[in-house]
Amino acid sequence: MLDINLIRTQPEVVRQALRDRNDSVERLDSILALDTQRRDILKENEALRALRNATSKEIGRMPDAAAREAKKTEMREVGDRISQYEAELGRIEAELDGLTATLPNLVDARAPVGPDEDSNVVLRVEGTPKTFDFKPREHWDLGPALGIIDFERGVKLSGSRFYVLAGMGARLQRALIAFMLDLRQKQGYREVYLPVMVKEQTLFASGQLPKFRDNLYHDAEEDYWFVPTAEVPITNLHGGEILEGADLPLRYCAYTPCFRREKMSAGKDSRGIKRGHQFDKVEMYTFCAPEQAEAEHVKMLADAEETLKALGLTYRVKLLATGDTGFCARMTYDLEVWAPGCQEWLEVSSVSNVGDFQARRAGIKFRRERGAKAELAATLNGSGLALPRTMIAVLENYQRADGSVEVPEPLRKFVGVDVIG
RNA sequence: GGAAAGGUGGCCGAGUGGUUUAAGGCGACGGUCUUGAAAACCGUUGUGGGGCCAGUCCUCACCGUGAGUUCGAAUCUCACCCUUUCCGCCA
Repeated sequence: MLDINLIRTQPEVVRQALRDRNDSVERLDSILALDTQRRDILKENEALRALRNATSKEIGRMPDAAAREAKKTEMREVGDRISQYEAELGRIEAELDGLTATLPNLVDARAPVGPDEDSNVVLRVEGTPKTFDFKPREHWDLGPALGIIDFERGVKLSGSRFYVLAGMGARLQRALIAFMLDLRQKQGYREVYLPVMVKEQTLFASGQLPKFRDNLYHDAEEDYWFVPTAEVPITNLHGGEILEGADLPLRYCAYTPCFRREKMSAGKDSRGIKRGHQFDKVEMYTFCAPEQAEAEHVKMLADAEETLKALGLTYRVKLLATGDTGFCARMTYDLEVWAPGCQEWLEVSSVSNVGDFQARRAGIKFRRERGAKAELAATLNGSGLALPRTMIAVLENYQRADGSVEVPEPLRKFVGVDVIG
């Protein structure tokens, strides 16, 4: 959520930001008009309330019954007017809040301006795409051949975009999870185990609702929502709290399944394990003071990169353009790992500085010192990393001519073998 | 799922319709005293919105949430949520 005061005083900044994001600007004028209306009515209503409060107190002290009745009649009318104003205010505020909640965060001035992903900039490539003296196979070929990915049975159980990992496939994924969580701990992130079914307010606070309703799974009977990322519950860990400035930055990591309807990407990436309705992810998340956010962003990016470096994978770092930067984010780096089988750069991590955008929605504040005024915290999130795509990269990069797959050194102690196949 | 009890500020806790402007206590912070500390005493101690004469200022809202009754609600009514205990079921 943007600061209403910023929208009010610098509407042109917001208007330009919306244009840069390739977003429509019409609702901004509605917001400004509603905000003015709201304050006008609020002012009058408060005067009436003040009058009623004072008069009611008088009535309590009046000895004369007739005078008391006269005042009561008078106040009854005032009460009616207050009710009318409040009904009007309720309507205006609902509309205003509804519109304001759809405004995306302002994008950092360093992000390239452009309407979509084509304007993203590759900052650097780390490593060299691996060469093979045979034609590397795609994971959807390799996996089933090794008996470690079973697409048919996934479809049998749940339909398209589901799969089963079996034997060393399941074990490899578990190894990656353990490896990543251990690495995060060394990097200073506290591990948490979280609910993956949450209430509506939780998704609103982290920015997924109301805008991305179509991408979420929802249990209508109990009104639980399935999280699309651990970012959602972690954001709300400190929702409505005032943190101690001395404790910041607070860094968390979590391993969770993620659930996405992928309605927007129907038909896209339907082959392999790249894009499923259910996938696992290790997530990083940081709560900090505004002035710490930039350093934490740099750190989180480096921390995510360390995963890929340790696994010996080639990847590139992208800075997202204004039009491709996520709703909540001020600036986002994407990490894309090279998959030589399907010949594709796969997005395995998105590392975002969110500023105070989620903190305002979720009510996350901190105090610099005892007695100081509570200020909004800054938050950052980053994948560290998405499991299926990391697994694709491992399988395709470490495959051998005979169809077996070498296990990257850091995973061996978790997998228990050096070679799968 | 059933039954009972409960939900008030950072914490404990009083408050069953009007000097409550949420008592009192604890904690925290500031001050006096002290070589220093403790004790004692004095003072301060929430969040959000709005206003203008921009202040040590005025005002509105907030006692689990939402409706309602009333001139006036922490207090009365209704619904819901949550917590605790017991029962049932269960990994």
